Amino acid sequence: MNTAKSNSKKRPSMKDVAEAAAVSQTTVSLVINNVEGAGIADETAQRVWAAVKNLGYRPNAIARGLRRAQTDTIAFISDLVATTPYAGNMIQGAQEAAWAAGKLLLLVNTGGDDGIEKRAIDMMLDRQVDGFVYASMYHRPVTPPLGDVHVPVVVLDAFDSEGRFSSVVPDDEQGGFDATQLLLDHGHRRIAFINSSNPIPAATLRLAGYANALEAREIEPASDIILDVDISPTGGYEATRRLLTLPDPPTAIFCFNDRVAMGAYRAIGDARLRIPEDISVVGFDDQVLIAAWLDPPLTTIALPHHAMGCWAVNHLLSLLADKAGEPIRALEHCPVVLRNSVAHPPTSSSAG
Amino acid sequence: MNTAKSNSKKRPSMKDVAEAAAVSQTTVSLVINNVEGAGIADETAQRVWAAVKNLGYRPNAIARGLRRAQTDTIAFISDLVATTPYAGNMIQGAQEAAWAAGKLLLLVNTGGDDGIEKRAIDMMLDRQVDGFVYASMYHRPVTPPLGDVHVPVVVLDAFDSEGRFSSVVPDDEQGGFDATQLLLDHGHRRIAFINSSNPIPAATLRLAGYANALEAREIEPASDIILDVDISPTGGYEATRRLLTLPDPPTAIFCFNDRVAMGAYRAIGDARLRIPEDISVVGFDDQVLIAAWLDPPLTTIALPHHAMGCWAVNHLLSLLADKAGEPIRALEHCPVVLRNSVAHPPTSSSAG
DNA sequence: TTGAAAGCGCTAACAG
DNA sequence: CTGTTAGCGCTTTCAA
Repeated sequence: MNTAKSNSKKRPSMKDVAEAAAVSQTTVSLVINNVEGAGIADETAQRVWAAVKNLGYRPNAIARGLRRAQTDTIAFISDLVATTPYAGNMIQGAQEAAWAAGKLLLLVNTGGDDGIEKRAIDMMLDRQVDGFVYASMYHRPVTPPLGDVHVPVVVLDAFDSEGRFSSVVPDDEQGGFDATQLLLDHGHRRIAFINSSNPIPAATLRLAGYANALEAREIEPASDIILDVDISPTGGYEATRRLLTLPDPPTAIFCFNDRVAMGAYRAIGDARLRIPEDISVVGFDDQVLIAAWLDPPLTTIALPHHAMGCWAVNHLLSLLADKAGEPIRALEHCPVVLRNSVAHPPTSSSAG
Repeated sequence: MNTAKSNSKKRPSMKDVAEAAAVSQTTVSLVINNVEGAGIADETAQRVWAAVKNLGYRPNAIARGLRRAQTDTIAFISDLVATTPYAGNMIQGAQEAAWAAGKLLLLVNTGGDDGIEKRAIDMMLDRQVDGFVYASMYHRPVTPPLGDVHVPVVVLDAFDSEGRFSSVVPDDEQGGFDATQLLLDHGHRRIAFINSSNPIPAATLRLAGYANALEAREIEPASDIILDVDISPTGGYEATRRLLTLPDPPTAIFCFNDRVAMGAYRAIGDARLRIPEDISVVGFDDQVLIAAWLDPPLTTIALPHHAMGCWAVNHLLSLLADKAGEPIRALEHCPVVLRNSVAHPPTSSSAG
């Protein structure tokens, strides 16, 4: 009668286990938490575990959290991040890292509203979260209102403008460098860069990477083929048209991102030029939905959202373990995603 | 010296407030929770609130949760959902509805792994969540292992194959109907449907909607222009090529989704036909990144992810309020998103 | 109108 | 090796 089936009553407590195993509640706690120096007799431990299994006992995390003032919960607070196609990957990365450490993510999207943000932080603090991941929608400076919080904070896909917290962002400069170098390695010399007209870090850094790669090959960046545009297919389209009408048009175009590249593709198509035979194109962001299905598939630089999400949580975990020293600013590598939009320039004598 | 500045000590407890206000802890609780019949003198309440403000007191949600066995936390558990571009919208919708009710979302992505899923459920139960939202990546039957859970469950973008839980899915049939009707209204009579070869609910339902719309106009669905393909641009491309070589090719194509439509666009371009002048196209899903930037922008049917997320949480909330009766299956409307890929068929005498 | 006291389920000294 | 005893911060009878 007293089978496991009929116990839809309530969760057994530690006390119930203690009774069932004929030991004290303390002993149960000791056994369950595998406490080091507390030499429990093997036989006793066995009995306890048997009772645990038998009753289907699981510790009440809330009670434990109250007692230990620690909840194995990480606050993940973001502005609009969850609405972008990337958001998922960051959350996913963070969630996986948390999971691996036996923690769960408490999520709030603030929609960029400061009021909501403040309230959200309070609510998470009320819930005794172990720490905060403060995520941004894109690489930029932020000032999380987390100054007087007593738990660790790490900033994700952004950096703390006041340098109080550790952070991780994509290595945009390396990405810009690698994109350009890829083109260089294919024999291109006249490589255009369609950049964002918005002076966000990604724009500045990708440009720096582009210029560095060129200069490493002793090519002077040419201002007539470095264009600033609205980040959109339209921007890319117009810039590319301009580029193509130049007396000495580029043989390759590095686009600020895949959406810009989308516009570039269209302009190139309009001009009855082929990619990559007549002109090569490299994007940035690896928006799979775009990049992989453009014709030809677009070679691009991926944003390491998943990796950054992991890094953020793992760093938080390490801060939890031992409150380390100075905040650090991590750069996550942006991998090249090779597809089919890059080839040798038409005039270059290709060996293959 | 004893300013608010230097109190990086610890959070004040209710006891501290009680002392500061010279009342009992009970009174503080009564005041703070605004307990109905507990006639506290106005003056006393005032004193308490003053102390609260003064100390910056906030109740400890964990302690309260322990006591009330209720945590104002909702478990959001999903398979791969957070990695799709849609995921964000569902989570966002759910999170907003939760926020509006003063609840927070505890998030786990199981990656579709049953083991992780089971453990995740346990962990959330350990944390005394008030209920579960079980989210799927796409409209399909699921069997959440939540049978013996004592809190309410609602299934999101899927339905419980055993009919135990309420659920919400997109109204795919209505979407298929509206897409087809839109084409019909523009004067098309021969409308192809490139469907998914995978017999998922979305495929069956969209087809039903398509057929119903046709039949409502007394048009017999023609099997030569209802094609089943792999859901990909390639699938769409090949199907469209086939369609275009038909002796009596369709004047419009309704595509299972935007990615298929992407392939259709390419095939139509290859055939040197123009959209929408020569042939109209309608997609499904409204993957903004694709649909809005195709040339011409694609008219499509949107999936109501945000709305479904909201619905799921709101329904859960209502379940929490009063354990209602039978599980219900909600259908969320799929709105038509008008862009520029639909026009009158070339042969029809267009008035405009 | 207010307060004392019990206890939610757990951990952690401290005894034995 | 194991048990007793205090709470963690809160809600909630029950009394005053």
